[in-house]
Amino acid sequence: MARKRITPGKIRLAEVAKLAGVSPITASRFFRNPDALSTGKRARVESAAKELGYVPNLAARALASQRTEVIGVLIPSLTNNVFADVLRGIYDALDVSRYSIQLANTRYSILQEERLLRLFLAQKPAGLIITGINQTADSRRVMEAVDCPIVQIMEVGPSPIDMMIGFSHFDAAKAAIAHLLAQGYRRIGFLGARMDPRVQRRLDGYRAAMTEAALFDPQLIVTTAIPTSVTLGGTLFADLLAKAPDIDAVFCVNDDLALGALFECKRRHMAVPEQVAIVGFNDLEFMASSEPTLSSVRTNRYEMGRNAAMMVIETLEGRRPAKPVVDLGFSVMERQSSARRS
Amino acid sequence: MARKRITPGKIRLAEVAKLAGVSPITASRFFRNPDALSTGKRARVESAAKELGYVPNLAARALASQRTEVIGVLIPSLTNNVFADVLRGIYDALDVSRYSIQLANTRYSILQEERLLRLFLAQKPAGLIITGINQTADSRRVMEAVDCPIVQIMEVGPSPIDMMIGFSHFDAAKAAIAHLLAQGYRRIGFLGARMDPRVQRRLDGYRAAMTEAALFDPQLIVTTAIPTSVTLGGTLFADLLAKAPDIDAVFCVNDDLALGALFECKRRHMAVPEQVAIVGFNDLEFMASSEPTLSSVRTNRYEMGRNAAMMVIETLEGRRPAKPVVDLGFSVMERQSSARRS
DNA sequence: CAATCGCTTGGTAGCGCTGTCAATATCGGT
DNA sequence: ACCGATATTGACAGCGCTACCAAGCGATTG
Repeated sequence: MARKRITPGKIRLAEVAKLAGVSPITASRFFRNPDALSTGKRARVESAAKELGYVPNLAARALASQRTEVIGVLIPSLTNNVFADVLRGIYDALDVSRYSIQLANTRYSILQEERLLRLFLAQKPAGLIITGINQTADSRRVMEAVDCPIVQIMEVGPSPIDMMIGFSHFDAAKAAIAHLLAQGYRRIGFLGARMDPRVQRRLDGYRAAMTEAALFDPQLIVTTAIPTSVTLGGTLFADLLAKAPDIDAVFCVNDDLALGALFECKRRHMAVPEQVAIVGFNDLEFMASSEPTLSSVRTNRYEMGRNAAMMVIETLEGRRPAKPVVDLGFSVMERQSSARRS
Repeated sequence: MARKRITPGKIRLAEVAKLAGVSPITASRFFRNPDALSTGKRARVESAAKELGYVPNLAARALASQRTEVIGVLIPSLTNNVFADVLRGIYDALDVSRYSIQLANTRYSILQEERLLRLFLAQKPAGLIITGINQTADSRRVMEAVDCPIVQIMEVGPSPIDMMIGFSHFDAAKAAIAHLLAQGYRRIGFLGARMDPRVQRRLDGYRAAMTEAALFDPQLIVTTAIPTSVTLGGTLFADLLAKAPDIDAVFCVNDDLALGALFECKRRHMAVPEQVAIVGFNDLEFMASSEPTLSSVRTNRYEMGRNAAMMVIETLEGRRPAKPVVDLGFSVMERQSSARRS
């Protein structure tokens, strides 16, 4: 027959309970809901746990309680600075909580995302944070069926699965173009890389703004599916100049491209903004200290991550946020690179 | 008495075994070591699992087997691009394995690191990847006592806890200075931010190279505990110029500082490299496409993460790497910003 | 003073899986 | 055809914790 597998030295809840002179279940309660204990027992369990250096076995807890204290986070990229900021917000919010994070990288593929989602949900996470609003139909179905708080981040849109926090990429891009128009620029080019759904919506915003101003021209648009980089910014800018040598400004879907465009201008001895204005997107730290300083659209990435995590926690603790959809907005940072045309 | 808590619809291993016509333990073996089954049963269990959409319960597995398939990763920062690359390598290597990742952020504090380490180890991780070689004495003790593969990453040094992969920051910095000296520069400034142990060793390398060349001068060194940024690079460079207006080159401990220094030069209309040469560290992507292109010390961050994860996996699978300490080296990328003095 | 209420506490069994060893099937060699 | 060795398979109990219900207890109420 099977023999006992008792590990001798290990501190289990039973040991703590024994030392504290209470039943295991009471000790268990101490760790999950201390307020349910009388003051005396609470103190006894606390000191017993400390004395023995007790650490709960999460696997046993998860098995017995049929739930975990893990919040799943699905993001499309680990290298993109934008997500690093979001992640930092999430980690900061969850650091002081009982919850931990399970991170997965979808690599901008909604099929990969669906696979990871199923993997996550099978382990009964306490909550879920997922990027964007473009999930597969199956992914949506799975998420709607599951009973845990879910926050979609990075953008806002109609019909949230559960909760949502972000901003309108369409409006943000449109505002950036409006700024350029207001500064007197007319032939405004568009540089786009990767072309994921959010970048696509920035392109839509650009198109809307240009069309409204009766300045739209497809020749002004240069896009590629290649992942973004500073180098690529230079290449795309060169492509744009070849297609439309008469541009007086360029809107880049992110700051890396904008920086690349700036360097390309320097290489060609084109003055910024005198000959070409440049506006980026995201307002990464370096935009404010380049020469010239670069205009950009500031987005609240850290807050987005932080609030998303907090929304999950609040829901788990029964204090569901009043507003399930939060628009964090954006602001156009007007700097030297898009100074008024003289 | 307590009542049954059987969840009706749920697919457990027992269901799969029943459908396949084998015992639960055989089905269990299929998921852990398929080769141990006969061809027929293997196929039967496989199709049964597929038909039922069975997903193993990781908590039950962890509880029963007394171990997890989680590899803990401790890094000091989420925003630093350097760690993003390392992480990408780790995730890529582990994506195709059975192991998952538990990530924690030490925020450059070894006390925080020790706390997180205890938290991790209490959950019996399959392996551990930890940044650097400067752990607290208690952390070291705890790690030496535990029986799981541990890889220290980012640098190499004496007395590894278990395994190690990285490069010598001292040598790398020394090589960067040697390059500048060879190009004819003499008054080489040093810009350092954050000053974590690895940056400190880069400073040591700088000092050694300058001392050997009989060019060392403390006035050439500007450091701060403030976290790095492009803006800070500009500020520190300005400080350096105030202290030592006669510098002809500057070595920055990372590329953000180098970029900031470059912008500050442009603002001051100082020609790079004619008036000041600039060399950075890490060789981030943008260094090759700035104007002028910026010299840097290339480090193999992605490979570092990837190999670290692979070393853990190999050890877990009984194929312990032949070399427990791997020096990935570095290379000095010589670009326009440190062209030979004419 | 009995009935009722709310707060604490405990007993029991089970969460879903795997470690251990025994039992059985299979196979090559002589 | 027999033997021992090897490859497969199974039975059982238990991993450490918590859900569920019940019971104890003092306080409150009419």
